[in-house]
Amino acid sequence: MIQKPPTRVEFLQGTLDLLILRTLLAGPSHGHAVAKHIQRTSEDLLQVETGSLYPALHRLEAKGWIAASWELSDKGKRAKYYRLTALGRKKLVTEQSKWQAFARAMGLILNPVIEEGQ
Amino acid sequence: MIQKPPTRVEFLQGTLDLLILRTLLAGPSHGHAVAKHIQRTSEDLLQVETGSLYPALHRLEAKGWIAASWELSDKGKRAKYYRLTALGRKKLVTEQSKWQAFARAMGLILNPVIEEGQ
DNA sequence: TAGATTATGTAGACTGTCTACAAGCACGGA
DNA sequence: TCCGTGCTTGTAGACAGTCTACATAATCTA
Repeated sequence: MIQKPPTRVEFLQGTLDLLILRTLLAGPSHGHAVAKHIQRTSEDLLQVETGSLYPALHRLEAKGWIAASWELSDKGKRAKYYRLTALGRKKLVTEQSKWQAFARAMGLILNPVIEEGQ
Repeated sequence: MIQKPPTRVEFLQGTLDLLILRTLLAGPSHGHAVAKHIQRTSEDLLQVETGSLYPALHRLEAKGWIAASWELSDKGKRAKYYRLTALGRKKLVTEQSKWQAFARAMGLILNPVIEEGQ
């Protein structure tokens, strides 16, 4: 059976970091699981490619926003579990409010309030 | 007097094209005016740099989404007026729905619905 | 033993935004 | 006349993050 390809949306640059941080807020997780969570929670709209995922995780770790440790996954495979650091929690808040400001700005332009008398 | 710098948000890659198209839906306009419109309408949250603006306009023109002609601006200066082409109108619709899908997907992850019994 | 699944990773292309610089023209004030 | 300022368009090059494509390894199952 051929799966109908869900209309996927490309990631806007910078948003993946935020989604990873938000996912880890629910508790430590490993890369593969983070990607699956994002895909499922977004109703298959967003698919995280491994070529985006792992560089992003390494980036966040290098910045000290997340920290890693090798453990065993649910399926009994070695997996690198990431958790939010204290700094990461702070950054999550600021990144999320940045996103909201941006989304609001987009809305202002895309759906402008009709001026009276115009 | 020092102007307090408004908290600006960086553009997420790909969104500028959409904002330009949306701006031109209201009627032909030139680059400088488009940038001002975006800045004003977004309440100064978004500022379009010239190094982003003009490449974007040229890109859209090359794709045939907008078309240009030299005219005189309100202030009596030569200015390149852009207008949406028929193709551009179609693309505006699809680009806008792509944005809305993406924004919705972000919302699903950032503000998940709490499952019952959890 | 072959293949699917789980899991991590890298190289290099690509795209679009940013900073910084440049230039032309009109206007008003010194 | 000269200078600064506002309006308008433009380019070069740096930079950042995502994408495609490829690679590896371990475990489980047919």
